[in-house]
Amino acid sequence: MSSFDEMDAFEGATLSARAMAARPQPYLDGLNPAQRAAVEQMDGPVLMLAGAGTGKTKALTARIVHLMNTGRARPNEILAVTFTNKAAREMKTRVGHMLGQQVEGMPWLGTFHAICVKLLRRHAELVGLKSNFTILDTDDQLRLLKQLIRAENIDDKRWPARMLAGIIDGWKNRALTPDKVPAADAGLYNHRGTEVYDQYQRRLKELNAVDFGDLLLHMVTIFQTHPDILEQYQRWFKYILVDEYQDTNVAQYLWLRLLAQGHRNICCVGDDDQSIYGWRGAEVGNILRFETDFPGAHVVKLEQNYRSTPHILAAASGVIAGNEGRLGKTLWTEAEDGEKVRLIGHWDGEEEARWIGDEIEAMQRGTRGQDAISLDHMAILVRASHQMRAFEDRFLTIGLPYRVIGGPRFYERLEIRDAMAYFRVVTSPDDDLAFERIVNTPKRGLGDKAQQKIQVTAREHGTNLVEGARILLAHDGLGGKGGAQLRLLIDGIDRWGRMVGDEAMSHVELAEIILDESGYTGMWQNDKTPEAPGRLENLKELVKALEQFENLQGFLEHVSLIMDNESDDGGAKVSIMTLHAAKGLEFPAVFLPGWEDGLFPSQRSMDESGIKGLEEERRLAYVGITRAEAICTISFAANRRVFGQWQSSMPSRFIDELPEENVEVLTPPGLYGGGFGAAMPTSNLHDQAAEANVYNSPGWRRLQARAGERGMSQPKETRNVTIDMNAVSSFTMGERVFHQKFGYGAVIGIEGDKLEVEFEKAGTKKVVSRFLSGCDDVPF
DNA sequence: CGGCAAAACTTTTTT
DNA sequence: AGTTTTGCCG
Repeated sequence: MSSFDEMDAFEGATLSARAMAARPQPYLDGLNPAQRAAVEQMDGPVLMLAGAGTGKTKALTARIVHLMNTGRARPNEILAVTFTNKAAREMKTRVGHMLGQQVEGMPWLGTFHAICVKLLRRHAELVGLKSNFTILDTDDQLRLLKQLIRAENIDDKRWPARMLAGIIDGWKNRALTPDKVPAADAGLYNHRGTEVYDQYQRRLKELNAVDFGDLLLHMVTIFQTHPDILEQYQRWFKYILVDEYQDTNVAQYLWLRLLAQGHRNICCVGDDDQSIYGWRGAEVGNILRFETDFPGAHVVKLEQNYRSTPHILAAASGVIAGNEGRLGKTLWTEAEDGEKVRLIGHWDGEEEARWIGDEIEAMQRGTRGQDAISLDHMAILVRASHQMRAFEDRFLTIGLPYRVIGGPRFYERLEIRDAMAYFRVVTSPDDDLAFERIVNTPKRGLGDKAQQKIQVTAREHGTNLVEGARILLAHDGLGGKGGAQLRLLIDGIDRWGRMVGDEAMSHVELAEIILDESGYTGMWQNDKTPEAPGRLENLKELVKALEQFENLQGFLEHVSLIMDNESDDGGAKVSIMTLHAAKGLEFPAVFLPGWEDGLFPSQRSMDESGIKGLEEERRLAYVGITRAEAICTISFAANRRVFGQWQSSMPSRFIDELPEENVEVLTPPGLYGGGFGAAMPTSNLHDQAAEANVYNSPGWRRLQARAGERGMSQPKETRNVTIDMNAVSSFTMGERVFHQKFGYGAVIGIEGDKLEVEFEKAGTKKVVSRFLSGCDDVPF
């Protein structure tokens, strides 16, 4: 096995162990005792339980530096795994800073996926792949599955490809190859899941391609079936570090355990309270089981929080305390009290966005009696990305600069994916998916029929589509305009393919030639739609991005793994992102909108995963609150548009779990004579004064009253008890009612306190009765 | 075969 | 509501 010599030769450390051994250790001085313990306990298994804001990354990087500094390992003998590219980048930078020099010798610091690609390229043949395999993204994956499903005559209406993709991903996350799928799962996907999974894997091999899950799965397979190879890596990686260990899935866990079995120098860092990726296969059990898995493990708890005020910490602790089976940490801080967590209710999502926009502007000016806060130091963290639109709309109209983190990604755009498909066809001819994508883009008169002919020919000759097309043309199997166009395309692919190997030609130049000669650029130039110029702009950007890579292949790999693009043009901006994307970040001021039952906690999460789902949602709430350093503002809206339909909801149950002494309830400004509650005619009549305080609002009280009976279907009898305060709940079928937003209508259905109302203007809606009033009650 | 309109999804979170 | 897939017609 020569790959180990290569590892030395190509990725050798710039600093030898000996040269570093005598270095001073200033990086230890800034550490608290717990952090220091986590750094200095170098041998054997270590579990670093690091609560939010406890200086985890600091400890982790100090540990890496310490390992090198004390001569325990050279930089290239340390395996340091993260989940996101951002985390990897940050760690690399911080190690560099601590060392006071550029570290080039940490080739094995990266995401699980990036490291696995590197390994798999070396050993691809062991799982039936060539080392230049392509990595399919979810889009390609889905298209491939659709093809298979159609070929199998499965009704993809009843058994959607998405579902199958989810099932297969689930298996891969558990490191299950088709032959290892447990019998209990055999019934999935109409009893054909395993079968199609097997076919899918075969097809991937034919395409010389892998999906995300395969990267881990194949490496686990290789390690399990080739002990010699495993052993070499076990020896090579003297120390293993894992970030966000609570997010590892079974495959990642097995991978790590296999690699760590030799020397057992594995240090896992994580926080069971921040495990929020159960839906993509993460097993909190991995971190809970650590001491069993690695007997004699040293467990270090980082509990001193350097980020948030006591009120914020207490609020977060109050919420997370509702979860069972935690490892249990007690975060503490030396910080001063600061502001309480602020809570505010709004009439609808738009008002919420409006209020938050105003609030952000006030904070930015410092007119809230606070020091002015830069927009860069404020963030809005939402549960689901569709919540972002309301904020974007509002911020655009008031001209408030914002940035969306983790939004639609550059490389997912149509034109970028098309362009890349061209590059893929040229660099890896077996990539049929890429060929299918571009064969008729731009339009070449090659419709379904022509494409089918190519497919058939390719299948008959047992080759890829490019080759199939070539054969088809040679036999004059395709005449007319389409034939000529196909000829042109194939000739182009051949020509460009030759240029890939041409040393004199830069890959940037080549990319331009491909896009140009294929007519792809021209297609957008001739396009009169308003988005065409933007697309051309993006293509330019793509070519520019190419400059930073050695060749097309290198670029394609980067793209498939690095999906985050943080292009920033300087100015201060508010950040908008999902709670998931916010993990690991911190901001002086944080807004947490949309705390409504059904949205957060997400109904789907609870339906699909029950109490486990709810607990994960709760951890998400914990993550959200703990992102805030000084000001944390939670809000909810009584009404929101979902799927273009108005829907009312109640404050999140998590709001109930906030300790009252750490919360300040705000009253929305009197835009229409009072905010939440007061805007509702019914409540105006009955409980005006109390509406000012959410803790006294019907919604709140009802929430309290119902806290115990959550999750059960609403018994009809409780209806009057729970909404008694309003005394307007007894609607009858057919009754004429009024709704602030929808106007007049008639009751056509009653279900607990939710009424179905046919509105005269707004159509049929389901509305919670307290937002309705009988027409006699309307004071105008 | 291509273009347009109707219909049928969607919205949880992502390497 | 917005986006993607389908279905029909020229």
